[in-house]
Amino acid sequence: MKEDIPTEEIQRLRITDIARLAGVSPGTVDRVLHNRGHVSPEKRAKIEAIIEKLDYRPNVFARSLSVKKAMRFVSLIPNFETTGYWDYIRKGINKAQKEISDHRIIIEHYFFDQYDNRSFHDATKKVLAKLPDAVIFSPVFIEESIVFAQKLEQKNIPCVLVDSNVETINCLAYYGQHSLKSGYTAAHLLFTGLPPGNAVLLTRSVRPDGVGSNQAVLREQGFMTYVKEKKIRKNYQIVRLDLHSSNTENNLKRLKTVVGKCTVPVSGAVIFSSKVYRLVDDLVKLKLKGVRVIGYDELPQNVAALKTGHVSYLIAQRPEMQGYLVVKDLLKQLVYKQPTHRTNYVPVDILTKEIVDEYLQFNQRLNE
Amino acid sequence: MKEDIPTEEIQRLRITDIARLAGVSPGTVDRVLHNRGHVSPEKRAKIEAIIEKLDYRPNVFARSLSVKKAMRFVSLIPNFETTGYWDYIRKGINKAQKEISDHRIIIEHYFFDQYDNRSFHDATKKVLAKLPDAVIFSPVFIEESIVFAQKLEQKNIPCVLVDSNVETINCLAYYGQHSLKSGYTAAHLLFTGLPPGNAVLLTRSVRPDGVGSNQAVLREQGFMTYVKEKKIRKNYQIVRLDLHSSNTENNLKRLKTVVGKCTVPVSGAVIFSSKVYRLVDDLVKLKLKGVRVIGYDELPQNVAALKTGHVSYLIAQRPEMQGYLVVKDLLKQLVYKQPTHRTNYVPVDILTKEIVDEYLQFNQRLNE
DNA sequence: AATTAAAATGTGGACGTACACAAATGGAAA
DNA sequence: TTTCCATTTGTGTACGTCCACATTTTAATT
Repeated sequence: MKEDIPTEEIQRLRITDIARLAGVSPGTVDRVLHNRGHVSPEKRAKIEAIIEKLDYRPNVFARSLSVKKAMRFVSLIPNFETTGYWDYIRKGINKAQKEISDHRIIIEHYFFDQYDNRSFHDATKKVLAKLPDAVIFSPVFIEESIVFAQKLEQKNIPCVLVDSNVETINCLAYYGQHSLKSGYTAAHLLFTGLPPGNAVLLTRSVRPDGVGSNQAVLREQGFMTYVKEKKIRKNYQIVRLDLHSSNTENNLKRLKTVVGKCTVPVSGAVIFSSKVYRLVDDLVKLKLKGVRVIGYDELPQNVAALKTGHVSYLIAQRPEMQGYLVVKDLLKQLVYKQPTHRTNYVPVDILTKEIVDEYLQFNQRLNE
Repeated sequence: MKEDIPTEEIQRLRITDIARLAGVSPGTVDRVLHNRGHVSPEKRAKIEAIIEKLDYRPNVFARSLSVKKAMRFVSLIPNFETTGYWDYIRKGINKAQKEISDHRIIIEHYFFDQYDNRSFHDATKKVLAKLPDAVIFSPVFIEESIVFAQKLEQKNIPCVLVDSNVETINCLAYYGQHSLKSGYTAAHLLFTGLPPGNAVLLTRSVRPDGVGSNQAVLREQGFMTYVKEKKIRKNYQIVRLDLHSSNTENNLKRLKTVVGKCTVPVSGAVIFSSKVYRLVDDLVKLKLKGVRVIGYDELPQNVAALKTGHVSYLIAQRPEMQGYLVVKDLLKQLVYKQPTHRTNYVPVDILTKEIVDEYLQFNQRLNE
């Protein structure tokens, strides 16, 4: 049996202790700790040796308390009128903001319309004019985001990405889901044990210009990878359908047409956005029953549909956590000068009707 | 479109500000904040009004820095030689311990053998003799844990529970999974799309006395709830098998006998502990293929079996997070005097081969 | 009115770090 | 040796809160 671990040391090593041991003043130790220069090589070596040997770690509370420099961050994410999803990310950012407000860090929020790249472009102008110390944003529009990132780089303003990733953008960090894997997982859940010989509906929300969001496109790629790997087309008929953000009746009509064309019954459906609840509404209107439906994100409407059984699985991605972590990452890098990772994948959470309540409550309480 | 949110106030309200506004000294404000008494009703009301109105929230860094009282916590969990599971909980506790070591809080670890209630009893004696400020423990043995909790209560030592819950224990908090729901979920995953007319293996790890652990028993209950609700027995043959912690060859023999008795092929198996990898080993030895296997916890061996496809789903429960949160909860209640919740369920995480890597990495990085 | 105890209120130092500024040191030039 | 400058080193205060202790006010008793 493993032995009991005895009491650890109670008094932690302080800067003054190091100074005493090295025979110098606390100021000199401080200069070494912060690489401020103006220290003779011998003393520097001596102090560094002590720090190393005794594993000095600064008291985070004292440090935070005495750090003077105020920082201004700016966040730029879609507005949260159309869907509740972005509201979660905002909440996460706000939670982090509260937690670190004792650091004298302030975060200004800017928003854009996720279906209108002009609004994104306009917002970036405002952000650039503010000259913040760092920018948090979501590269929903790939090309425009690359241009924005370049402008930030010119002004020496670091940035972090949230929700979706653009590899070519030179940022401090990215937090979000591995879109390909989450699409692959959707396929796995959809086809496992699904009776063969039926049709499956593959739905996409597209913008007015006919293009899906960065994320949606990648998810579909992941889904199709599974389809190819498992040779799904041999056993199932895959039917594509584009839905538009506006014009709800038209969507219903198109769905009806597509379903009508199917030669076999539709037994599965997937949508690569958080609009599952709408898809489910339409399926109900068409009186299609027994369809295994899979969609994204724990919006209240989606959770309701999950509980009634109209949605079989929801794939969630901890948006609040993403917002929270992205801010904490900035803090680590810019204030504490600690290294972090460029790409940080949030887990692919699989939700069913029986576990969704605890999932939501847990995330809720993490934010208290 | 939602309007941009302007810069928030940069300078936060301090105790001295409140004192100035109320026309008193900082000491008086402090007495109100901590309910230390010795304040006239009028001034108290005035100060409280200001605190309320201006939404004063103390600077956590300054607070932590100046709090003097050292605290000694003790953790009492199974030793981690037999299975890696408890090691994760210990890691979580250690992570929290590091994070709060600036609070002058120390945690002493004690261990017991999860298959031997005498070792638990012996350990509790040691813990009681230490007179700690709080105890973290896992009520693996229900009766013995209730007795222990009563003794703690007599000595006015608060406790928190981790991993498994005993409703009747009067503790500050519990962090762990909703065992019934996780068992129910196992059934859901096992039977969804499983070809009817086959047999399903229901495996239990039992202790020398023939009893399963607190958790395992509850999980099985949850599983059986699903079986009853969905009238599973009409379509599947359910076969029970008890495995013993020691005596591996014997287990294989028993498995062989049980499988031999089945009149239909075995197409599913579940085990209510983290010993899936052993079950899989035995299934492989018996050359049973195409069995959908479900088990618990992200132990390296289990993850390996998940990736090779021998295990279909792992149900995980964030043990590190549990250990971490349980310590943080103690901090909140005992140091900051903040209210928390008694029962805190950790989500039921469903892992598949394609998403397990990101899941592990994410949890890993949370601990950095 | 004077004395005393009790209650209310104020004061100042400590926590450990950061950083501005003051002081000391050493070497080169006068 | 003195003067000057550059470099190194030391000192002291601020950050916001907590809490022990000192001081003042109030009320009760003689």
